[in-house]
Amino acid sequence: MARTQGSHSDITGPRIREAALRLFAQHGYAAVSMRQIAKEVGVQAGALYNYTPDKQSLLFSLMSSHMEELQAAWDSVPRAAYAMDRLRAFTGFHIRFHLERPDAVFIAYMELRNLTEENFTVIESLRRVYENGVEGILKEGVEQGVFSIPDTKIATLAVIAMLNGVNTWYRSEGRLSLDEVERVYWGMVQKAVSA
Amino acid sequence: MARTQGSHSDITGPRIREAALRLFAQHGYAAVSMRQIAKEVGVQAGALYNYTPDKQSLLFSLMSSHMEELQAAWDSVPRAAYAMDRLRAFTGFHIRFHLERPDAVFIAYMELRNLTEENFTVIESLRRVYENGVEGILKEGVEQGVFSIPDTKIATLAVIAMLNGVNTWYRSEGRLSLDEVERVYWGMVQKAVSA
DNA sequence: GTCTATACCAAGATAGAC
DNA sequence: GTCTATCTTGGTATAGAC
Repeated sequence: MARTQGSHSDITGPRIREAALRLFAQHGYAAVSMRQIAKEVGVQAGALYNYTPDKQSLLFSLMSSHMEELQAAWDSVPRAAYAMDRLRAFTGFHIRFHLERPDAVFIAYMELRNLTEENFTVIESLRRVYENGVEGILKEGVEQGVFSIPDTKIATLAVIAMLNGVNTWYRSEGRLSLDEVERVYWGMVQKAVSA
Repeated sequence: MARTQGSHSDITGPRIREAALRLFAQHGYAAVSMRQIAKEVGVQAGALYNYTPDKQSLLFSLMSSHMEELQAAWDSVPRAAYAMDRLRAFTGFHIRFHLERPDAVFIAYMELRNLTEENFTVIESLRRVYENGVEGILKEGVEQGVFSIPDTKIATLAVIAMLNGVNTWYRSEGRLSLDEVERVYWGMVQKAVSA
């Protein structure tokens, strides 16, 4: 049965965001049309413009929400006293947070080039804040003498790149449990930075 | 002065590939039009179809060439006797090869979703061959007792992901020389897998 | 081999009725 | 708030002249 007219502002908004997130991740921002998004949601294309001024704003909104949620979630993790413990906590947090949102993560990395210059600047600064938090852990570990790192900036990026890689291969029905994945990666991270 | 008509098959072909590589990397496959590519090369859009049957074939050709060059280059690196030496050689090779071709690398990772199913299968199998080569080194190191790795498959992907990260931040005019970058990464890779 | 011209289709976005 | 209808632009690909 066809959908009738009427007002659904409370549910249509989130549904547009969910559909856009999934479609952008799957096919890429440029390859997805507003008509496709509308079809997924079950409305006509014109109706989307009650929720976003244009397609670019929709992309930016999805990306900034993701980065802000990431930061807020990490900020809410209890801060351990020793750098080694904090790095272990970070490793587990980062892997789990990212595996729970594969689409948002994918978009946050892949669609940077499709942001306007202004929007790009905003997202990049959010990312830098997150990275600085990680670098802070590494610096403290060096000061505490438990880490040996020639360049904490590079080590930060290397650790994050390594952990992000999990998203490219992990499948929940695969041979490894999340706990095992976390343990394996923590082993490598720990050895890589240890004194 | 406007370009005149005439035959330039020997130079136009490569120029189309170079332009497509750069534009796909910069804006994404879906966001780049055949008209844009033609404009970069200095021909009309219709002329492109003397060199590629369609846009998809152009993308696939760029990606498969890249993967085949990667494999051929690694195969030509002299094979050291000990796993530790081979892993060091791999680390340096991978970083340098990828930094020399940032556009091709970017495309090879980001545009997989824009390949047809058939083309995707081909590219994926080329990638798997390359990864298996790396895993072979890690397995040998474990047998030789110099590496301690709970899961060589994951370690392979982790090492490659870490090294690929260099492309996201390295700039030749930056504060670190290529040799220094290589040394820093080798330090982390070595520690991460060592017994 | 390249050109101009165009067929054909789908994109983003808007207008106005309900 | 959503609909239908449409404007305008730009996409891939092809045809036929030079």
